[in-house]
Amino acid sequence: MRSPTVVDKQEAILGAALELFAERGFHGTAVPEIAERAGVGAGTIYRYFESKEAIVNAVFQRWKTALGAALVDDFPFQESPRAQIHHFVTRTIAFAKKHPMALKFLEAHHHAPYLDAKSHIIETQVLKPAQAFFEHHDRTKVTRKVPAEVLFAVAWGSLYTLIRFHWEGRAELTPRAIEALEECLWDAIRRPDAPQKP
Amino acid sequence: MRSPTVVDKQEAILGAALELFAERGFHGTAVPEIAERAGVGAGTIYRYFESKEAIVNAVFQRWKTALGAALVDDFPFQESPRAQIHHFVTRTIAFAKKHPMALKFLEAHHHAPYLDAKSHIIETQVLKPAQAFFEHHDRTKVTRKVPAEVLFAVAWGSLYTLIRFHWEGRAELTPRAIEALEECLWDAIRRPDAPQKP
Amino acid sequence: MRSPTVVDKQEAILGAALELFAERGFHGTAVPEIAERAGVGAGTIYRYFESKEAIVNAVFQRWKTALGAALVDDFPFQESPRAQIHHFVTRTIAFAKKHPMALKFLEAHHHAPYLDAKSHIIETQVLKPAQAFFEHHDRTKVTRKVPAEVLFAVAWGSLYTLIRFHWEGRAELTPRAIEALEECLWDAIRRPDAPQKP
Amino acid sequence: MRSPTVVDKQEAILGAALELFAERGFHGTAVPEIAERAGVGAGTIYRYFESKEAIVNAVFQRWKTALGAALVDDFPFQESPRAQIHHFVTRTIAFAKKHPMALKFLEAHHHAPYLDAKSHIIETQVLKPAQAFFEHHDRTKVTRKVPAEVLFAVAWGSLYTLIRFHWEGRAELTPRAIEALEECLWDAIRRPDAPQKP
DNA sequence: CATGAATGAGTTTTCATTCAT
DNA sequence: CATGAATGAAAACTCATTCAT
Repeated sequence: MRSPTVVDKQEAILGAALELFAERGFHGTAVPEIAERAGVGAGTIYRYFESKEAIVNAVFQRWKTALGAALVDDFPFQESPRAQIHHFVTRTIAFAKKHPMALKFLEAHHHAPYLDAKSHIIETQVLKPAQAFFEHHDRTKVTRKVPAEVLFAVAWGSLYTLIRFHWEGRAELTPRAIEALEECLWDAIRRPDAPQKP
Repeated sequence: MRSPTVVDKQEAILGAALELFAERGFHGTAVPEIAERAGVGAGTIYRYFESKEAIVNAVFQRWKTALGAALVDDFPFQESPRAQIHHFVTRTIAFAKKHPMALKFLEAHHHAPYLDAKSHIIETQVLKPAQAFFEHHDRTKVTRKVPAEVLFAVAWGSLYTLIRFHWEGRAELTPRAIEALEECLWDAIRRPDAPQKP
Repeated sequence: MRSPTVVDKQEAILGAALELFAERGFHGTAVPEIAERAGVGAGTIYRYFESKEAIVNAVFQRWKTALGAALVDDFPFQESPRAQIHHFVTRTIAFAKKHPMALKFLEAHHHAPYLDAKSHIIETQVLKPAQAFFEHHDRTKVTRKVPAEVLFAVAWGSLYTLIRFHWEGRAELTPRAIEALEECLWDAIRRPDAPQKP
Repeated sequence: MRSPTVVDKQEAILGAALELFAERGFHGTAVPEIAERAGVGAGTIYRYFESKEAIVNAVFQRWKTALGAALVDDFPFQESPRAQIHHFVTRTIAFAKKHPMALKFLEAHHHAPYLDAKSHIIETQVLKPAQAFFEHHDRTKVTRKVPAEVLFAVAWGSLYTLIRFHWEGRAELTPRAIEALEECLWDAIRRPDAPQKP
């Protein structure tokens, strides 16, 4: 068990790193800047992380895991696919509102050359539930006869892009807009000729 | 009028910069690397561009304009909305296949702090036709009663994300998959209760 | 009188410092490394020594003194010069085998800029008996009519270099080899035309 | 063929590095110090050498080779062993007077952990003629029946130590002293019962 | 004009030393 | 007392930019 101070400093560093990496990118962020924003000395960083790369990977792994958990927690396996999509949209939006920097950071760091093996493994694992969802509902004939990846691209791409527009001041994220997006999304992925759930 | 050599060198620099910025990001790319890949001396860069920032902006402006032009050229204003969406999808995919680096670069450079006013203006201008499309077909009751930005987020986000998955080796971009995506997309944005165009 | 623990810690620090300075040099050794190898906290070092320089000087003084003592202890003043040389060779070899790190350290630290006045004084004092030996036997016409320093250079240089070759795996330090060296050495310094001591 | 300026700068850097490494050691020398003494910018160093380690290795290889060449050039193979030893002593002393820093540097850099494979190979090659000398004259029964390494340790150790004493102000390097040393050295290695060369 | 060698400011990282616990 | 976390100054090294050729 680590002393609370130690954990606090780790947290401060990871928090500062998240913000700066999200705003300015990995190469655009200097380690002393992270230190300053975290309120620690520049040398202190290296008591907690081996290198700058170790910091990005820690940030990536923490937030990728958190995002995956946010989407999977309390997933309504027993309910209708429509309700499941609602869960997905709601949770993603909630995550985006609570941790906008984390989401921005994650989306900017697909396939970055400084991500290590562990980061890649986590990335793959976090994707699995989505894949499972689309494969399951392909068999139940709820979603379209289309490769799972296409449907996932539609779902995630639509949602994330709307969130990005919101950050850029180009779209509002009102309950109505979210509901509308969800409706679009559902119509995009559901099998059109399938009977609606009674 | 500039001599052909001058133009060639400009082109070489812009081409090299596009590739490197797309692969490694702005801060991850060294100016001498651009020079080397362009086959010119490092100093030569500065006869054509004031600074590294001037290079990214030139790249951004050129390709944002090119993408806008690719989508607008021969736009089938007289045809059905469905045909117009087909044009949009087809042209985007074509652009992605012909200039993958350009698309990757553009998507990685929304709201980068080193983009200048001109880049921002071009970005806005390129978006206008899309906005006009959705506003027009809102009035014609073809698309959903949903803010234009939401529909555009769905359309662009779906399409770009599928392309990204393709680059990442996670999805194939076969004619069938493209057609499927287009169908999803159309069902996502069209007003569901609207009669299909006769 | 200091408590035994205090002495133990001093010893541990000096021992660790000797090994590390011998292996990696003064500037190549980090104070926290010394602390770790000594099994004490990094801060503890500074309760025993004012600075890193104070540590090297303490190490130097201790071992220079020890080497001097090892050579002088039980010196056979009453015996023949030949026996005295045998004592010198035997003791040096014994010291090298018992404290190889100390000898290596000492030889690497002639005239190091961080050695202080006290270290220089000790160095000079330790040399005195050797000087006295050669000056005495110059007067007794046992050794060559050659400046004492030259003879000492031959004696010490030969011996230390053989020991170094041994450490480097380039020479074996068998009794035969040592005896051979001693013979060489004696023939090098003795006055050739002098009658052997009867 | 490199421009003269380039060679000059290389030389300046190698010269400055030699002096500083000899005076303060590898870890005690900062790269910008080398740059300053060489009269170039700090960054310039890295246009000529990959790293600080590459510099030490270049210095080591250059001077080890130079020392080897100085000892072998015009070696009097046809003359007596005694004349050959004279050549060895004379050349070493000349080298020490002309390039004292180089000799000091070389002697401080046996088995340094930052020396690379090439440096080790050169070190071995430079030693070969000495080994050959002692093995040859073992067969001709000129030198003692003692392992070649022991005789080499005596020869080199005596000579280098006298030179070191000279640098330290503890011995003079007059022609008489050199001659005396040579005599000692010869008597140390020659087979005592062997008939002197007629 | 075109070049690429040169550079110093800035980067990541280390380490001697301090000091709160 | 002993500690080891914390630090800032300094290390090795990089790079955007300049300028003599």
